[in-house]
Amino acid sequence: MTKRAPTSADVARLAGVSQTTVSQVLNGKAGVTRISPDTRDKVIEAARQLGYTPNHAARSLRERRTKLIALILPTIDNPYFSDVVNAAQEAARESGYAVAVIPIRAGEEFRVSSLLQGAACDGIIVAGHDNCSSPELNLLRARGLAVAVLQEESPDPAISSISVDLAEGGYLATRHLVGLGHRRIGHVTERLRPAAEGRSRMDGYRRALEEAGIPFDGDLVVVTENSMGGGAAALDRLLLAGGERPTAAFVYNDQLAVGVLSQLRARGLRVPGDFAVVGFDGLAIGAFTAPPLTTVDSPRGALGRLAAQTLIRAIEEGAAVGEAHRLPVRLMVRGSCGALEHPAP
Amino acid sequence: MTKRAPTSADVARLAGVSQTTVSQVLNGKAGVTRISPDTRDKVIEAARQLGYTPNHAARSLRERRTKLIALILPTIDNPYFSDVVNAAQEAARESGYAVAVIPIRAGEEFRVSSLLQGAACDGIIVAGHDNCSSPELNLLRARGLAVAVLQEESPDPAISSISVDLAEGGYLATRHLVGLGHRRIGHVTERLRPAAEGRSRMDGYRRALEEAGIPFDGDLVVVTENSMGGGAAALDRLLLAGGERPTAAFVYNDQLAVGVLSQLRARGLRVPGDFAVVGFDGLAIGAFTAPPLTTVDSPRGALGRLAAQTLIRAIEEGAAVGEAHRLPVRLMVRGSCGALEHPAP
DNA sequence: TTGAAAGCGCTAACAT
DNA sequence: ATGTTAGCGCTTTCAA
Repeated sequence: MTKRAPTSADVARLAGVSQTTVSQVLNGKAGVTRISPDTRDKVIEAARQLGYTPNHAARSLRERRTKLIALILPTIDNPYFSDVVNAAQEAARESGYAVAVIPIRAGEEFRVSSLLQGAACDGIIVAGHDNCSSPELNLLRARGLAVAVLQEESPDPAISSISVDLAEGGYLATRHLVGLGHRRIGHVTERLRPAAEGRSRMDGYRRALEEAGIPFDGDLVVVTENSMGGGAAALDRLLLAGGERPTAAFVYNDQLAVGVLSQLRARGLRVPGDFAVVGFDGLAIGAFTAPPLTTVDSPRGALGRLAAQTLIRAIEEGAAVGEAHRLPVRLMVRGSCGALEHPAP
Repeated sequence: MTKRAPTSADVARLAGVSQTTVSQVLNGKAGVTRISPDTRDKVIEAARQLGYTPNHAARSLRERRTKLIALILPTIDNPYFSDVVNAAQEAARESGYAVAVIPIRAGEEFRVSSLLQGAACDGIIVAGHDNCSSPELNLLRARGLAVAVLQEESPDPAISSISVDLAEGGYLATRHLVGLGHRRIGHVTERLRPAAEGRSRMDGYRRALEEAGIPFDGDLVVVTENSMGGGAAALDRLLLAGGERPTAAFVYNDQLAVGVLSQLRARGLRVPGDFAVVGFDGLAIGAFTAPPLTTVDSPRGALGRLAAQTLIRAIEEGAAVGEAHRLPVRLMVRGSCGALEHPAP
């Protein structure tokens, strides 16, 4: 425990060369023929023998970069992020970066994590987080951090954003329900956030309704907490909505949809017979609900990969203007809506 | 972007004091009256004005510690870890540490994450990970990293371990089923790992069986992949087992149990009428399955908190011998087993 | 009460 | 082909 980790100076001593040479050998860009094969071998052997690993703090201090990316999530209890994180990590690794996941609950300030301070990392990806629009993000940027937001609107044109086509997803989901003959279609959603015109799930929902000549009814939009329990509660409120009882709902995400499905069961309503449900995300759980959940599949891996790549480009090239990527989604039909009566083109 | 972050020298210049003084003021242990209130104010104001944050790399290099803990998880797609992570993070924060979550898939080597190298962090918590027993852990320890393992056996007496009483959980779950009159009780489990005698879920399962005078039948133990799909597949294999068809199963975790429940439905078996199921973990999803899942609740928050606290103690006090904590579990009765015929004492 | 100086381990510009 | 030297930004003796 008290044992000091070996330094490059230790390696140099053992190999009988200067410390510079050690550094040169170990970081040697291929092609630069600075080092004789002989010393090269001596150094490498000495390093191996000592189990030498370059000190991260020293290198970061010297190079003014850490090769570390922080990935901020609101919570890790939604498996949605699992594929995103894995893909981001893999893409980052290809460029020599490590990814640290930092769950920061909605409402909490980013600065709770000291990892984001004092250039402890080179860039951050903020994923599906309320605070994306927070001025804190610009503060971090001002300190030299590269920033990309994932699954949210970019608060600043200089900040890249990588997201899926939420509106298209909402449209596909709702059109599917319309195509099955539903006219009273509810929408269960998480707390609404300011989003660019026409970019949200709900915008797609409204567009599909409009296209079908169904008037939008605000009573059928239920805002709830983003959890399974929130979905269950929302279903009850939806059933109580004024006017004719809805026969279907497009739900913000699969986690909420699991709660909706469960509550429909509790209320004695049959799915899809009495009520149809479409979720959003394409989580594994959707294949195991009763009935299996029709949902909008989101390209999570591509999202994570692209986020990492975009961020790393921003770190290394210092682009002044952000990129905006929007990835396509697709409808994933399972059992929670019944069969199509009028298949869409 | 090109903007350099302000350093303590910048603050010193602005405040008209030496850089040493800035450091003294900003880190001043309360009580040490080295600094006049006047300079104090000047420095603090200057720092505020510049938005100064101490450089993490420089400080780490100088102090030979990073105040950073890595939390290694096999995957973040099991919400089990969500509470663990949050609690660990909160506990760490109380001691001024940040926690970075690093998902490293089972089978992958720890060194894939450069965060674990070169003293980039002060300690690591390895949670529910296959590779816990890997010699890599001892390598990291040899380099001065503090290590704690969570939810697994400690591979070395010097490494602390924090876990729940798996055997007790297995016992409670199985005894519950026995108490309801079941005699043919299956066990669905993830790939078996070497574990200390009498410490696994299956040990508890066997003990409950034995206590009830039910002979252990290896055909009723099905090993499967740790996923919902794995649970579904396992159920099919369980139904095909030799001898009389089992009427119940104790399942390794809730994620697998969701798959089991789903497959029972697919096979037309009613739960709990035809088949009873007990899970393990106490996840939120269990309240929303059809029917709601009886499970063994694990104290996830306490686990995470204790892991962080234990690790930080090891970091700061360099204890040579690890602690072993084992936390109690409790049975959480919901609908997947029916009512008790013979309530257990 | 304050400042000057050393040095953490590393990379890179500049000798040799 | 290799070594010397100068910092990166910080904390911490040691002097004043």
